[in-house]
Amino acid sequence: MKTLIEKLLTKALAALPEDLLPMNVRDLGVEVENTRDAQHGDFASNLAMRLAKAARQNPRKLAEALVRLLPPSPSVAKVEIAGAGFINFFLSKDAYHAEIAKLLQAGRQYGRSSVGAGKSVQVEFVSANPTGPLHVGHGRHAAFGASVANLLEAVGYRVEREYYINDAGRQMEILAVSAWLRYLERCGERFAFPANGYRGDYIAAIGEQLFAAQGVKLQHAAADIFKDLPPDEPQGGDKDVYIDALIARARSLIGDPEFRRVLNLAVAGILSDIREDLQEFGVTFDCWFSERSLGDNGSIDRAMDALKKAGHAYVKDGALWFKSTDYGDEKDRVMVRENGVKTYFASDIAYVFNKLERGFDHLLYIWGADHHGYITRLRAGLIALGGPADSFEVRLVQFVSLFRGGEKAQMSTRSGEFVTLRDLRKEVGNDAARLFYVMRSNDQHLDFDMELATARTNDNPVYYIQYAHARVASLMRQLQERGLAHDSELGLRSLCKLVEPQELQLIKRLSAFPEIIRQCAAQRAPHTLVHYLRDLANDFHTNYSAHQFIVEDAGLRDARLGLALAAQTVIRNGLGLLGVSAPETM
RNA sequence: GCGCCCGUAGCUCAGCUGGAUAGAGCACCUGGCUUCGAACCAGGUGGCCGGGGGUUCGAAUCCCUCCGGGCGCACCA
Repeated sequence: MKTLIEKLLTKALAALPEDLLPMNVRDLGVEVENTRDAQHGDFASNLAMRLAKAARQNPRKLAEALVRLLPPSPSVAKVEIAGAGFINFFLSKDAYHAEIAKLLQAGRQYGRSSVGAGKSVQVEFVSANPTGPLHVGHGRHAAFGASVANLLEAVGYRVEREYYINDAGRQMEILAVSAWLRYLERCGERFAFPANGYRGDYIAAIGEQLFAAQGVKLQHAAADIFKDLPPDEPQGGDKDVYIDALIARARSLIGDPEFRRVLNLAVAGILSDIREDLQEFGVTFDCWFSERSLGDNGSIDRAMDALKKAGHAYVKDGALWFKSTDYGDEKDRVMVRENGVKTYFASDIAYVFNKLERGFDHLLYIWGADHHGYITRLRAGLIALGGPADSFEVRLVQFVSLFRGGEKAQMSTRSGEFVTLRDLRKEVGNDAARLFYVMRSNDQHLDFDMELATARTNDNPVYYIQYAHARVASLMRQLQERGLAHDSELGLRSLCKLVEPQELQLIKRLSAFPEIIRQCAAQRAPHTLVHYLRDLANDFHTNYSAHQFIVEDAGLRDARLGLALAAQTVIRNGLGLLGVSAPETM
């Protein structure tokens, strides 16, 4: 509908005589916006005001000329000039009704479009380290990433959802040794658990699993294990030095192959837990990408070779550096340390290289806000490897603070004192969790109040929106109980009977849905969709309270039920993009 | 010190690629169920949009600056 108005205005602009507007200032794009106030019509344009300066004309005079030159359209009932020179468009009722007919015909497809033109976008999100279960912070990443991916898909992009598994590096070894120590406890050994070890209950479960599979095969006496180790942190030592020594000891006692087996068992267990958790949350991935595979198949070396060849890498102090300062970074970054060990950044460069090789048109990274310092250097890597700068995009998700009854819950994977995503889902339900997570802008810190999320009040938009959907289902049940059936053909023919202001308001809102979806996708802003759905539910409830649906006049009845079904369709489609269910009863 | 995010009604937040009188929910106050689900609706109270400058026909929105809060600035991952 908006595009129609834009077309009309573009034609009028082209027809404007030269004495009113010089030819050389006409490439100004035509802008049309939704009005906030119904007094200003349905759509408004500020074109005349924007032209006024270049044309050295009074904006109202320009507006009058434009309005005179507007081609007539059956969809436009009235055009007015208001204020400083706004051109306000009032749509005809026919135009409203035609949109509802279109909506009902499109059904589940309504709102989808093809502006993405089949371009491919890879969305990488969550990518939590497989060192423990997902917590509530990861939940926000999951909900946000999944919703953005759905939105992009809805507007015609080919979307690939990816989870990057950080299964390489020292963290994994700490995980393995933690699991082994829990296993030893299960075997009956007694000792002090390392300060830097993972101490969550899930580690003990892995130890238990190890015991069930291996018996006492991997058992060693505590005295042997801890003999001559440097002091741990509580004894005044360095916890990192201590745990590294402990890892080395474990390797030498049980052998490297066994150690790797323990590591793999731990990672596999945690990863399958994460996968199941996300699946239950309605978040799925097309690809689970292993960081370790980058090292195993030589990708890291190839990426670094590519950088060297392009002249963006150099050796200094025995280390290999990436010259990221060439692309705006504040300092160059080490890829291979003096001791020959590759840094985490080397993996990230290789991973970007790999993504480029896979040929995506656009790369969307969703990161925690604490990673913002990483953006510049990684973009530098992408450009240095020949990727187009504008294909690289990072969206940061701010932190989640969990509140329970006004008290802030602490979250730390290492200490094991955290509320998991699974706990949260169990307590508030998937629907409330998904909606709460994306209700606020990703740039905004989120205070997630679990009591609020479970409250069945208007605080919680989940119920408000779902209730509107269920009410329509209830209407249809009621219709059946009265021995009536909905004649959709008659309803379509009778749409002209929808003339009440609440009905027209609802239709207007429904008509905006496709544009809202495009906007949400373009801005990666699922929270805008939540607000839209809340407003839509409000319009529906208002109309519901104001007018009877099941009335004597069959034409009016079927038209009104058609409108109700249209609202139900848009709510279902919208909630679907957010991963929230649309129940028939509540 | 440098960088990113945030500061809008008592509370939680929309609005930010400049547009008309700044919006929603909660809270508070008034009304509305013998009638399709009151998990609802109608109405009301409540704002120097953190402060100050600038850009212009027009600024919550853009620029500068200051103040306040969060986060980050490794040959860690």
